[in-house]
Formats: sequence, C-alpha cells, structure tokens
Amino acid sequence: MARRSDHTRDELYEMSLAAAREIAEAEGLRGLPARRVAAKIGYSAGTLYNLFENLDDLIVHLNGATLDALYEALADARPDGEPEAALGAMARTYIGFTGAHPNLWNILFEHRLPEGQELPEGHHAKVRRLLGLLEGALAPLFPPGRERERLHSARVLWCGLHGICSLTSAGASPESATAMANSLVTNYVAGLRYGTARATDPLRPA
Amino acid sequence: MARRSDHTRDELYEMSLAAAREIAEAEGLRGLPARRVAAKIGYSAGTLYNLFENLDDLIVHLNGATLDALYEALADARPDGEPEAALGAMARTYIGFTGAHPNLWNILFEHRLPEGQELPEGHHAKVRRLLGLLEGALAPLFPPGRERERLHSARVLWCGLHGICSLTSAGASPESATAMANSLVTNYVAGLRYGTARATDPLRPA
DNA sequence: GCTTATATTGAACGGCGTTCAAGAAATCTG
DNA sequence: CAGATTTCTTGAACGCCGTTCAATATAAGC
Repeated sequence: MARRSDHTRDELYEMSLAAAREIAEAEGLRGLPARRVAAKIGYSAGTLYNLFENLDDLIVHLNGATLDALYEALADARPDGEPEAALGAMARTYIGFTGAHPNLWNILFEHRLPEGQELPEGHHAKVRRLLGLLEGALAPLFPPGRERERLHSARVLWCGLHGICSLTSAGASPESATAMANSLVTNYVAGLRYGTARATDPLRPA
Repeated sequence: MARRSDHTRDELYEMSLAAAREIAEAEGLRGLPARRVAAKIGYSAGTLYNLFENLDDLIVHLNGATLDALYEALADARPDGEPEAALGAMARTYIGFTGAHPNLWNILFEHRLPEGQELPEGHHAKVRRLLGLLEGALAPLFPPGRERERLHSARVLWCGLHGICSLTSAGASPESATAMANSLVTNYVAGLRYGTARATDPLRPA
C-alpha cells in the first residue's frame, strides 16, 4: 500500500493498454473487468483509476489504438493504380484486419459511452484519417472542383465496407466478405464512371 | 412470496418484452437491468427467470421483436417499379426506422452473447426474410438462372445500408444517411446494369 | 379436504465499477 | 541529513449487477 516507482506513469499507461488489448483480443468486452486488467500488470484496480478516468475511458483509448493499427495496415497496403485495384486491395486489407482481430474490431462499435458522453475529437480525427485513404484512391475518378462528390463517395464505400465486415463478423452472412467487397467496389465505381454527370439525386422521381 | 395468477404466463412474457422495449428504447442496453424490467411489470427479478433463461435470452427475444418490426415497416413500404426506385424507397424506410428507434436498432448489433453461445436459428431466419425483400426488388435486373448473383447483390446492398446506418448512428459520419443510401443504390445498380456480363471477379488482375 | 404441482419472492452469493482514507515511498526544503 | 510535503498504491468498502434457491402461498388435481 505504498508508492512503488517500478514503472513510470507512461509505462503504466502502456502496460495497461497492452494488457487490456490482450484480454480484449481473446475474450472481447465481456472479459474485461478493471480488476483483471490491473492484476495482469501486477497492480491493484485503484491504480487504473490513477491512469484513466474510468473503464469507459480505458476502452476509448484501446479503441484509439485499434484505429491507429488499422490505419497503419491500410496505409501500408495502399497501392497506386486504377481506383478499382487500389480500393479492392484496401478492402482486402481491411477484411484481413477484421479477421485477424475480430474482437478488437467489434469493440470499436460494441462499446458505447453512457448517455450524455461524447467520444473525444481525437477519435473522429482518426476516422477521418482513414477516410482520407479512400478519398485518395478515388481521386482519379473526380476532376478538380468535385471534392465534395469525392468525399461523399469515399464515405459511401467506407460505410459499405464497414457493413460487410460488421454483418460477416456477426455471422449474419456466411457469404465471403471478400466477394461482397469486390462486388461493392466494382459495381459502385462502375456506376461512378458511367454516370457522374447526373449524380446529383437521380433517385427522386422527377 | 406466493403464486399470484394475476396474469398468464404468455401475458407475463409480453409484458416483460414490452417493458424491456420501453426501457431499451429510452436508455439503451446500459439501462436494462433485470430488476428494473421486473419492477416495471410489478414482479420480482426471479419471475423473469421463470420466463427467460437469463437476461441475454430476454435481449435476444427483444431483438427478434425489433427484426419483426423492421420487416413490417419494410414490407409495407416496398413499392413496385424500377429497382432503383424500389430500393431507394426501402433504404429511406430503413433509415427512417433506425432514426425512429435508434437504441432498439443499435441493440441488434451491440448485444453479443457470451463466448460459446450462438444466436437461435429463428434469428437468422428473420434476417433472411429481410434479405428476401431486397432480393425481390432486384429481380428485374437478373434473368432466371442468375439467382446466386441476385442473392449476392442483395447481400451487398444490405451490408451497405447497414453500414450507412451504423456509422451514422455512431456519429462517425454527419453526412446525410439518405444521401449516402441514394448514392449507394444508384451507383451500385448502375454498375450492375452496365457490367453484369463480366461480374464474376473483375477485380483480380488478369 | 387433502395432496401435488406451480409460481413467486426475499435473501443470499460472488463479481462488478468506483471511491477513498490510510500509509509508504519519493521528492523537496532547509 | 532531517523534516515537511507531495505522490502513488492499496485494501476495504459501497451500491449495483446477474443469478440461484429455499421457503411459502396459491392453484390444480383427486
């Protein structure tokens, strides 16, 4: 019951996140009580509350690390070339990441803050950075001055990819995620190439 | 501490689900302890365990009811006509449902069973029934004998729509969900119309 | 009316997130 | 170096959670 100085505050922070990641990766959110994370790093639960505001805060930080890892994986895999090929490669990388770390990826969306609380701005920034990768791959399809349409299309593809991985992970769709992603990218981009001129809102009946 | 017979077993079941739905709709999963559901129907927590295996089971049943409600909304809204219009209308209905019952819809994906347990077959059947609605709308695009491709495309659109609602609900994308859904449907269907002949796997480089 | 079966409950168990007074080590001050 | 001060760490405690179960009161069967 005393000060120990076995580790610096930063070391403790990294140790806690690493322990939480290991547990979460193996067992998901349900296996992640504060006392267990603390025990894994050889400290008591109270010490975690000296590093994080509470358990929700720890999970938000864990999710931040997951988003960083996802960004690195996608940034490394992004090839140059035709949008279809680049987007297809990124989709496969994304799907590979969710397959390699299904629990970590699920926690990104499974975890919700209590009623009034909002995610920190840094979290949204990490998501925007991911979106930027897709925007880059879409660039050849949009002439200068069409940045809004490009951002919009990147978001649609991002959502579609997310939905594919989400429902695949939930077991609702035994169909191969890769095949679905290929179909999504191929046909959506073909639609973009074919009809960018009238892409305003062709669904609404005239 | 005695038998009451104020309600039949079936009435208790419906009352419990209705109470759980009300609480969940207002406060999400975090506000749904067994004792609170029980108190809302005027019984003790133990009685819930006479109706449901446990709290996870109750939530699975709640999710089943949500899927039923979603099916009814979509089935009512499904118009005849061109696939683009029908799919667009269904997308708007879906988005309207998630906007009207955000917490109920989130719980569909937020709730995860403990490690080894699987969702009941009836749950998957309800999802397949929803998929069937999309398949129907896609029918004009696929000649007889192309049922596999049709099912596949329905799944891709379903995943895309899910992703749009999921990320919109998570606040990750302030972009209008309807605009994204319109873009998804328009461009994906345009891609289908334009290139069904070579739709096998055009992403893989030759 | 007596027996059997069923429904209901309050109390209890262990575990949870979280707080905090107490105390020990590190650090600062002179 | 001694004493004062700050910082860290902890075990115990609180209230709530899901879940179980003996006790018991009622309903149903004979």
